[in-house]
Amino acid sequence: MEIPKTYDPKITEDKWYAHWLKHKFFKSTPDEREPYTIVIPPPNVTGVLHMGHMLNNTIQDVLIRRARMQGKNACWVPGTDHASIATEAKVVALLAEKGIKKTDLSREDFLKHAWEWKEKYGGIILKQLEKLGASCDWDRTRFTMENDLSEAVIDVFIDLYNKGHIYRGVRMVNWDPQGLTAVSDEEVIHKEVNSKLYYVKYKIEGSDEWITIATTRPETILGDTAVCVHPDDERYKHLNGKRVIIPMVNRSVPIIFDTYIDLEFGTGALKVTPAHDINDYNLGVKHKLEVIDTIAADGKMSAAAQFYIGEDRFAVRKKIAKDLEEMGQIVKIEDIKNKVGYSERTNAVIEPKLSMQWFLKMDQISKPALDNVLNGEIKLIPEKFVNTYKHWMENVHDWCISRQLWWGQQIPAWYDSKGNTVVAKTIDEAIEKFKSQKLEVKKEDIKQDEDVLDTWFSSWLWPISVFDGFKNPDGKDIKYYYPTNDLVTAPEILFFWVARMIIAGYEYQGKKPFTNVYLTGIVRDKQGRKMSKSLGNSPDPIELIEKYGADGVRVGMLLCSPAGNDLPFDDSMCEQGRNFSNKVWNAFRLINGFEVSSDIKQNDANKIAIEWFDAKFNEQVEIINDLYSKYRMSEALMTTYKLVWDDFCAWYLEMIKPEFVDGKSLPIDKATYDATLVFLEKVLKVLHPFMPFITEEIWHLIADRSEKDCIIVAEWPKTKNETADIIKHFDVVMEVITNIRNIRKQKNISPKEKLQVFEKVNQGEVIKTYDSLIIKLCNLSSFEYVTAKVDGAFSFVLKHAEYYVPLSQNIDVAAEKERLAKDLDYNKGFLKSVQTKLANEKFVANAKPEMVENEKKKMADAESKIKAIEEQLAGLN
RNA sequence: GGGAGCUUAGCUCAGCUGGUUCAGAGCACCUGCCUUACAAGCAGGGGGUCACAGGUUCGAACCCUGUAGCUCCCA
Repeated sequence: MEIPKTYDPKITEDKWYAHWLKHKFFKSTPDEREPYTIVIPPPNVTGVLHMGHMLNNTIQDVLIRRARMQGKNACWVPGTDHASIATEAKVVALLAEKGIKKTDLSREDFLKHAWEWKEKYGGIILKQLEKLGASCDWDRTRFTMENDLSEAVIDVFIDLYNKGHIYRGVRMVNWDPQGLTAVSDEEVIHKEVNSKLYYVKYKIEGSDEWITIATTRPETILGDTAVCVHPDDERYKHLNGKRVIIPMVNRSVPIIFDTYIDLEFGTGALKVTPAHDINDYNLGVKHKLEVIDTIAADGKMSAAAQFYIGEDRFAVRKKIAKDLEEMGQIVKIEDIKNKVGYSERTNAVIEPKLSMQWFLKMDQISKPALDNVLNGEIKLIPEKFVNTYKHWMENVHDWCISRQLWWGQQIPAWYDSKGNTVVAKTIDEAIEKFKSQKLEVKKEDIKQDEDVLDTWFSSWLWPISVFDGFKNPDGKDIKYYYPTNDLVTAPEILFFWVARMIIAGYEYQGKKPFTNVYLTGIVRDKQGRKMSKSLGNSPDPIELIEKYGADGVRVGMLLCSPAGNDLPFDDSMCEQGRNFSNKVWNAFRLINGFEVSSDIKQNDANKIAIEWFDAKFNEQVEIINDLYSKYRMSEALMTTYKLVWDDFCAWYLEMIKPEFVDGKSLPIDKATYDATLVFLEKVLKVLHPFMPFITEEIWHLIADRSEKDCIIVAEWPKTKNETADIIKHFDVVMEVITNIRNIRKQKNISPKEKLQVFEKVNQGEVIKTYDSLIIKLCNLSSFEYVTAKVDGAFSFVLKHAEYYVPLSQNIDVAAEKERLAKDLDYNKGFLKSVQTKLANEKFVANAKPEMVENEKKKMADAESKIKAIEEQLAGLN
């Protein structure tokens, strides 16, 4: 069979993915093995795969695949999130295209459209994950709004309400005037923008005096109910007890005094609009100010504003500035930068707004979640996030959990015609509750709360609800898989989601939901910008996979993404991954092309090579295992990469590769061939979590295997905890080889020309074991030992010996002298530094004894090397 | 404004409890090779005042203090 020179992922990826599915290798059911569980951070149903998902899910897949090979019962649960705001916005937009307004539809009809949308588009992202090679147990796919999960959400709401953790009240919330809903603090993104600071003068009532305030939001002037100054501010002390007239609306409001005021900002006088700013609101509560809500839910001026009614707040900002200017009440306008809150979902400017909402009290319920991260029961990786987490948890605010949307779990609160409230699962239960409170109600008078719950109020239950922990608390699944092992997610949702899952975990299972939280970085573009749809700077992952292969993309991404570090993405990273795939492919091609002969006896070089790689492999896999245990994924990959490329391909295969004679490759002995195949299998196994497809392909090409004998379920190589001497010896051998190659290169000698090399051992015993390898890898005609130096030869000196390479060309004595002199200088400098150290009484007295011993050894080595160089120099004269 | 963290080669990052002339890896770059596994390759090579300034120590990339720049979180 002709095997192509380059690896083609297209012919392997779909084939093996289908094969894995067919044999149910991703499937997990509880058994007696140790479980290893990951629940996917459920992507939004609205989502299409972006680079963040790629990184995230590649890491999860690597962890899951390795655990599977280690013989654990690996279970990766996939699913999607209903994403209230985002999905509702999509559906509204889609309906708008058809000329349908949401307000024209009943709730039921709207939800019908939404479900249709979900069925049609909701699964795209999971399909895309298959291309990446994600080995999720697809039979376990869940959706945060399917019946069982929704029921859990409702039950939890009722339970928390009954425990007194949930309350309803009027609070200032972050209002999204586009999504027409409240959003939580965490869903507000603060951005620095260029704004104008308007200095507006207000007339002091009953006087000719004016007071100038500074504001970035003049449109809220119409809702002002006070002007506030600092009690220590000399400029305004005389205004105590005075009132000012709000322009246009001509309302008389008090001047109040509060230390909250920043004396430096603007004029030191602040207009107070309790309805439209959280700080003003707090001032208002403190000073018992009137609240005038001048901006309606849609961001337009309300009737209470009296002017500009029905016009958008930003249009009004310009208009009122102009009108005030004409009235002569604008003192000046300055350009400033300030921070403005934007809705994470719709990107609309958030309007602080007073409204009736449901809240979850966080202070008590979050306690175990804080403690168990601080005490290490749950680990955040990298650790630096513990500080951030602590800070947030210690200053946590009550969570606004109601959203003015239809897509989501409707709040199970019921109101009678008089405004009495009960919380119950069904209307019938609600009637019972009203009755038990001695309230006579008729079914038709009872109305359910219109709002739905925040999406995170459902996804915080995810690690429990995907295993039916609410529906079936004693079920096999929840008992077996919970707590899960690792959670892989982005640091931006540490509070949105991770912290809240931990809270829910302790509240409803009395146990942590997971042990390790691996926080990935954010994928950015080359200019450091976050990848986003609006910027159009995110490459299409599917196109990348087409171009570089899934394995190449996986490797490319992981190579440069340590935990918690942002990843500046560039296509060339995938190129490195693709090149690596090809390297692996060609290692296979070489081995596959060997002609094997049982008649040939294994030579010493091969024997030694095998012994060495066996030790090297063992050593490196130990390191790789250790890196995995510390979740240092990119380092585990880099170590694997070097094990394959450098140790296996560049060294081992070159050592055992049969010689090429008379236009024909010689055969390889059977023993060496067999050992090499075993090594290849082992190497493929270690590679498999990172490169699932190519490893599976080669696994099947190198042997006749049964359908079920797949690398995906092969056993992770076992290691011994020992370092063989052979590795140390080899380091010296490699140095010798590099030096000889160097001379060849410098003297411009063809690699085909055979050279002679002589070794003069100065120190330690003569080890001839590796000679045959040196001869082979350097293409030598002979490698011999001498006791005296060889005249007229090129040479180099290592720690223990001198090496001579006689060449037909004449030695450039001057150049050679210069080179040696340089070498001598270096070694003398080294010796001096060691001697100085040893001469330092304080060093000898204070340093650890082995440190001193080591220095002495260094001194001896340096001295012998210097002697050797000096002899050579003398020989050149 | 409050808090956390970062700054090591052109880029992305290692560098564990200070200790080898400790300054390292991969990529990129330069030079020479189309050597029948791989040019998506091979063999070599050049790159760094470890942000800056002090201090502690026999010894500092590592510990301490200050300065500058960047990032994130909270308000």
